[in-house]
Amino acid sequence: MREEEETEWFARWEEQLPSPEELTPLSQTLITPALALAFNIPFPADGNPSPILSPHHLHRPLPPPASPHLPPPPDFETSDLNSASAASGSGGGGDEPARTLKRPRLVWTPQLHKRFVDAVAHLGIKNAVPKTIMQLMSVDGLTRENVASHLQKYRLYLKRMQGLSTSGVAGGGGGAGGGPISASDAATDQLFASAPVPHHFLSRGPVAGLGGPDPFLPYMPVTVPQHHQQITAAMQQQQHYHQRHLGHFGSPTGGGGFDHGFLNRPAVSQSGMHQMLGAAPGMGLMQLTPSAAVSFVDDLETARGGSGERKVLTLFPTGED
DNA sequence: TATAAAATAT
DNA sequence: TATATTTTAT
Repeated sequence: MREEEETEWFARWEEQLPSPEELTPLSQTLITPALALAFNIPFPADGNPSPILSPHHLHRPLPPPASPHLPPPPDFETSDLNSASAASGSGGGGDEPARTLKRPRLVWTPQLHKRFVDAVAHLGIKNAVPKTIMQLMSVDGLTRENVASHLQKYRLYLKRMQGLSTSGVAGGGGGAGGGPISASDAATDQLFASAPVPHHFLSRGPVAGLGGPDPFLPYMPVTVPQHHQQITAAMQQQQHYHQRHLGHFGSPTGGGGFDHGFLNRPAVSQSGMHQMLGAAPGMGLMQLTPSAAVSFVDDLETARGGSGERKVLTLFPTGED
């Protein structure tokens, strides 16, 4: 049966992942000989494939913010250029790249955004501030700035939506309207479209005169769930590099999965194609940590609960602490 | 080269 | 913290 296959696949997901050794050398080969020389980085003499390199691949895979209580899963090798060069050999000298540690650009995948929206939805506009959202998302590696930036964009998006819905709003109350829909909106639209936007968001933020909490706020435990595994930003990055264009993941539970229209690009034809081909031929299709997948699936599936509703939304466990 | 998204600064 | 600006990736 299909379920068996999926179970099988799910059990062997790990075997399909590249071993740490596979990953570490990869970061090494990302440095071109010329570049290595330029930075006094000793280059491995025993052959260096380095077939395909792109400027943007030079990023560090994972910044080690290491939350105090959020130990990163061992299955994820935190290899960075620094350690890579060090492992390469004794170089003599120095630790030059340590100072140039810049966080790689965070890519907001639909999944990550989903979590973001859920957090905002449950916090309510009132408490939906970067800090709180970040904590609720409990995504390792995710910074407050990341959330703030995304939140900004998200608000803009909501505003846009409002404007479209209530175009004829007289009086200065709204003010959301106005801006014509730019081409950028379309792009952001599809990104944000991956996550359901709580209707009360569009309706009206904090209802004036109604200081009470949102009806959607049965609980507001502003605590950082520690049990549920954390999705690391690094994971997102990995996916980003290896299969960003594939966009979605299979549906482990067969419940339909949580893939959204991320692939539904209007014209992905050739542009997207050649990039896909150039990605990673041997790479399987799923690098997502199983637990993470389970979490997301669990959230969505549980929320829908075709056979019976049990929790409205279980992104977060019963808050404690 | 232009556009879009994220990071950073204010 | 929110917004504006700048930088970076696509």
